[in-house]
Amino acid sequence: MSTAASRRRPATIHDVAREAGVSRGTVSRVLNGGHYVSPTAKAAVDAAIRRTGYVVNRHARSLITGRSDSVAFLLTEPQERFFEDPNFNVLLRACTQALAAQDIPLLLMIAGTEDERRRNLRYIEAGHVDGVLLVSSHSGDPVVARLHEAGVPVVACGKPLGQTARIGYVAADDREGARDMVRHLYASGRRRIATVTGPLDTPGGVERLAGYRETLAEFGLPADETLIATGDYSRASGEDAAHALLERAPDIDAVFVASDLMAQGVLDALSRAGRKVPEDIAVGGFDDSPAALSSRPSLTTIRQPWDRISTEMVRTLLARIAGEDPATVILPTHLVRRESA
Amino acid sequence: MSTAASRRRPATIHDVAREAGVSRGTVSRVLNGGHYVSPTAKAAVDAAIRRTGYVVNRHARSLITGRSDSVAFLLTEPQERFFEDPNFNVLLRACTQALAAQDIPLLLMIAGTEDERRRNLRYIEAGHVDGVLLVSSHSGDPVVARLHEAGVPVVACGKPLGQTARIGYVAADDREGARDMVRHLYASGRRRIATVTGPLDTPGGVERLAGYRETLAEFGLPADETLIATGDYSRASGEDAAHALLERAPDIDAVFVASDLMAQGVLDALSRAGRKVPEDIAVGGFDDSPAALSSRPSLTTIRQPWDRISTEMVRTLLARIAGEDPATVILPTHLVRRESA
DNA sequence: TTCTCTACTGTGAACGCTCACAGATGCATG
DNA sequence: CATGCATCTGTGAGCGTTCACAGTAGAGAA
Repeated sequence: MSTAASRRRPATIHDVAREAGVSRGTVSRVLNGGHYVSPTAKAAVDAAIRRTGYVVNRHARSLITGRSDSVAFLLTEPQERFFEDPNFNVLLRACTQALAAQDIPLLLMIAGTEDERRRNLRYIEAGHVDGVLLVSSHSGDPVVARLHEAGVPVVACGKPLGQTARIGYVAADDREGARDMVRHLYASGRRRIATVTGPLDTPGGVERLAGYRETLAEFGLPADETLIATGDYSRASGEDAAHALLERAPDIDAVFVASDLMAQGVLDALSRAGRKVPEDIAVGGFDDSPAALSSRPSLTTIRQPWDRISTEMVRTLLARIAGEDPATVILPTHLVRRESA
Repeated sequence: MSTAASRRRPATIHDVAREAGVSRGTVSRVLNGGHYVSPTAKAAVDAAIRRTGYVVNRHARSLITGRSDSVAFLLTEPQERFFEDPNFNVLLRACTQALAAQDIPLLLMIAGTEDERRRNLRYIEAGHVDGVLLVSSHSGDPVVARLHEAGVPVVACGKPLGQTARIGYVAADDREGARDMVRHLYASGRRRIATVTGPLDTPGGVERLAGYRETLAEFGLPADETLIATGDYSRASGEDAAHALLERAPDIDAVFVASDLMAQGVLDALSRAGRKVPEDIAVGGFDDSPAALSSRPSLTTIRQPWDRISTEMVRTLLARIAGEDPATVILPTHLVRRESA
């Protein structure tokens, strides 16, 4: 019986109306907040919905409202960079769940190739989603401009670089996080503090370097460019950067590395060069990824509040869709002390 | 001008028809394969579509066809287990892209809590998606039965355990992979080969253990239950299991570990116990995750063809949606030789 | 009583598309 | 010349919802 019922053509708003002894309009009103509906009518409709197992047909609703009641999670990052980042998982999961709580499905879109980018933009610009959660940190991304131009509500994860367009975003306070780490290194007596930066076309790369510079200046340490090496967030690039630093400035006693993955590479290089961590050289990472815990020694690092970033992104996007102006949300980071510094 | 155009109410099939000087029906036919359309009419419609920037309204289409032209990726795994698994990223990404190639959006659904499960099932059973890519390896999952009962096309990742319902799935050949590894250990002269299994309510856990047992029997090695320890795929559980094994059977010269993450824990425990890898004890992992490459020594492991698994899942699901019977696809694994064995 | 206002309810008309059907044309066949 | 068939085209209906509007009933004010 129940199987037969569930197999049968699903109940429509008509069925519910008939079952409850009211009109379609009343059922619709109950469905959309229940204003201007008498308590008796509402009760009858609720009961009828339960009896018939009615679920609203979102296509029919969308057709007339123009809304899709869905949101895209768009990743325009080169895949290798972000998809392997464990933080990405947290971000994606938390966004999905925050949206699910409002009954809004998340459409996952990946724009790796040029073809995929065209497809996804086409889909979004056609109005098939109400808004976009954008993960795209490299600068000059044409997608940001296109979305803005199309008037689609967008909230980015991290500050969209090189965009004149005013677009809302949610980010961790990278600069302050970097300052925290450098202050920590200074407080433990280090005075020749080097850094391995991320790519300088990403907000994280730029901001963390800025925080490093500012803190050095704050403590009156000389701004020595030989202490700065650039990486690309990969483990291998961290290793290379550490080699370069050791050659250029053998007397360093600390390294602030802009990501845990690169910090792992730095640890490899230092151990190969016979430098002890943290005795000879202290190492500070960024991200608090699983790698930070599994490396030997474990990494002192900066934790980004990914769960809060996610919920804020969703909250901000929903507000934007509801008509509010784009907002910027900056969230504080936390220093996590472990063995490496 | 172009901004004004893109801001204007989007073109409908009527606009295209008028622009091309044909009827709605003809435009619709062009949109759906172009059968029974003259070359001239088709050319006119194509041109009109380009000029008007027309994109089909999927809601209107779905309303009448009953299809949604979208697919759900449903994760009913306890989050910590699967969402941290780097293979999961590959799976999700490859599925998304394989679907995108057919212009089918992927809806990400996470059923962690009971509430989320109800929500997602409600959504799926209401017919809002055409099919489901299911990731749920623990046995007795009521979701599998519910979906099957509702008649929704489903393809699972890995064999759904404890399900009488005939449901299609795609999986790596876990058993044969385990056999490959044990054979490899045997071939390198090991004779006291222990194993750390995954959870035995997962297909991977069960199958890999079976492969281990079979291969031991094949070589005439005694089936010694003290050589078997159970883990839960976490690094810590690998460490615990290794301690237990060393205590129960100190003379082991090899361990086949059912996941790389656990194998990392095993390496930790062995190094702490003063056993050298691979000299004293060889260690074989499973998954070929990034951890396999970053551990010291690097892990000899079994690679699962996640990219192929993804594309096969999508292919199979699409076929299922098109009316074909559920299919089972088993894909071969590969031994990756590194330092640990 | 009569009027006005508020709370509530029902009814057609859309939304943009596909589908079934009817009609038209051209060509080969009887 | 009539018939059949395949190819092509246009038209009306309807998918399930929301929205605007018209209408009713009851309470309170004049």
